[in-house]
Amino acid sequence: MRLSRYFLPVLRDTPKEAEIVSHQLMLRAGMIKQSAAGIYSWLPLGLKVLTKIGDIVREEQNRAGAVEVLMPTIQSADMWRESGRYEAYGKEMLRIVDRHDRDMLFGPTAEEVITAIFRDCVRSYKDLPKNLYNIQWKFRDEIRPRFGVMRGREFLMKDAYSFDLTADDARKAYQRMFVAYLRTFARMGLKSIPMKAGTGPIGGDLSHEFIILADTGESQVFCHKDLIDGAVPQAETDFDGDLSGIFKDWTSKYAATEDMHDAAKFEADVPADKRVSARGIEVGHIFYFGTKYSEPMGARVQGPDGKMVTVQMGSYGVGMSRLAGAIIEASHDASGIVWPVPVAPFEVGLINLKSGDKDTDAAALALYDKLRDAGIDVLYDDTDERAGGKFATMDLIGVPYQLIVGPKGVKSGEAEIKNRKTGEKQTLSLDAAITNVVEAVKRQRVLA
RNA sequence: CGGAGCGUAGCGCAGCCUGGUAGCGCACUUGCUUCGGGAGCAAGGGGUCGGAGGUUCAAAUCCUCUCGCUCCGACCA
Repeated sequence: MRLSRYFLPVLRDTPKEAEIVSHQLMLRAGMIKQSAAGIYSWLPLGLKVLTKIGDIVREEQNRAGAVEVLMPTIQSADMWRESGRYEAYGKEMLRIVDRHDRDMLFGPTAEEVITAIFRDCVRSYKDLPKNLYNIQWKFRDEIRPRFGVMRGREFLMKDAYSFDLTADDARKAYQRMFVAYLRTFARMGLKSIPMKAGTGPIGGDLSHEFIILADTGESQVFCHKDLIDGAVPQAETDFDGDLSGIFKDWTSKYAATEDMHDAAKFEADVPADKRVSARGIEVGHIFYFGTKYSEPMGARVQGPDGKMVTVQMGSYGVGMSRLAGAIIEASHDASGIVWPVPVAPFEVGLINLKSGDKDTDAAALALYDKLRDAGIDVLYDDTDERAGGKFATMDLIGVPYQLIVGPKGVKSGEAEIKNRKTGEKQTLSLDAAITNVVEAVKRQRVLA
């Protein structure tokens, strides 16, 4: 993409309403624009990040055997009356009346919709297990939205729902999502820690929150230090096999959010030097809740013995729009965002130090074409902005590698590569610079 | 919803107390000079001062109401 054709409204000053660094940087980098309290438009740069987060979520959901669907944002109140949650949910649910006076609502989650789909479409135990996921905008009319996209009212969530014949199978389904989540967050450069959690209004008796440690987190969390650098399951992990070993490794050490915290047990189980008490950002939440929805809504299949069995369910959420903010909280410096390559909106920023100079333009354009041919997502700053401003913009929006060409470099046949994260600079021949930066990007695209 | 603030140009702010018809920095436009880490000079464009009502000869400024936004608490991906 050529910057001259792109839409990147960056700000030099920090808008005063932004309190935390991710919100400030998202506004300054032109990723989002507030539309109302807790409601944002995603500008091109922000949308690219959201899309890359979505790509990773999809890959890992698919790997774990889940299948994507797309459910509506607007739901009928009738389904919620069936499950018994219409009255129970409270004011977070945005209730809407249509022109025929029918009660509708903007979905805060989709257990009811998916359970109705399953009930109407699946008859036999032979169709199980199933896991269907949905990436769709949700709306929860929070009392107090804050922190930009970290607690918006409208937010993009991946929600998956598992259906199994037995409680034992359902626990396996839970473990598949558990492992998928460990991989998903790790691929975004995050160290997530699964923590025992309360189930809230979703209900159920087995639940984990996936937490990213950050000072600006909204939850107080307690865990064993070793969990911070726990081993992330490899891509080759057999999701059809036994995952209970991985699950046990990650859940046998103490980790709990505030509402599930047991101070006595924490002190008994964790040596003093391994006790971590910190703030955390919840980026995922998984639940096993059995027949909480399938029972009232009549989601049953015929078992091997011919008898009707109410299916066992679980649900699995990832706060995708929140993740964009969470990644920034975890990865930024004084100059701006430092994107991990897999979620970077652009992988390489090509800086032309003297746009308008014939030779430099030609050299930069040649590099631009080569990078694109190599499959690199590149932002070419071809504007007549001064060099300092170009560097500042690239630093702010967090492009992982900057490839810099100017008249001097063109004369000597060289270009400079700057690593955004380490600040390291390297001057190489034009060809070597391309090769080098392409390899560096490709190496970091996927989790080893 | 309880408590605390803030709404003046795209962003950051001053002006309000003590009414006299709107200003600064950045950004933007044009020209010239500059140009390897946020340039300089000059000339410009852009604002129903959140909205409504009131007081007054006169309101960004005083009064009333209202809307929006932010922060602290309870709620949550």
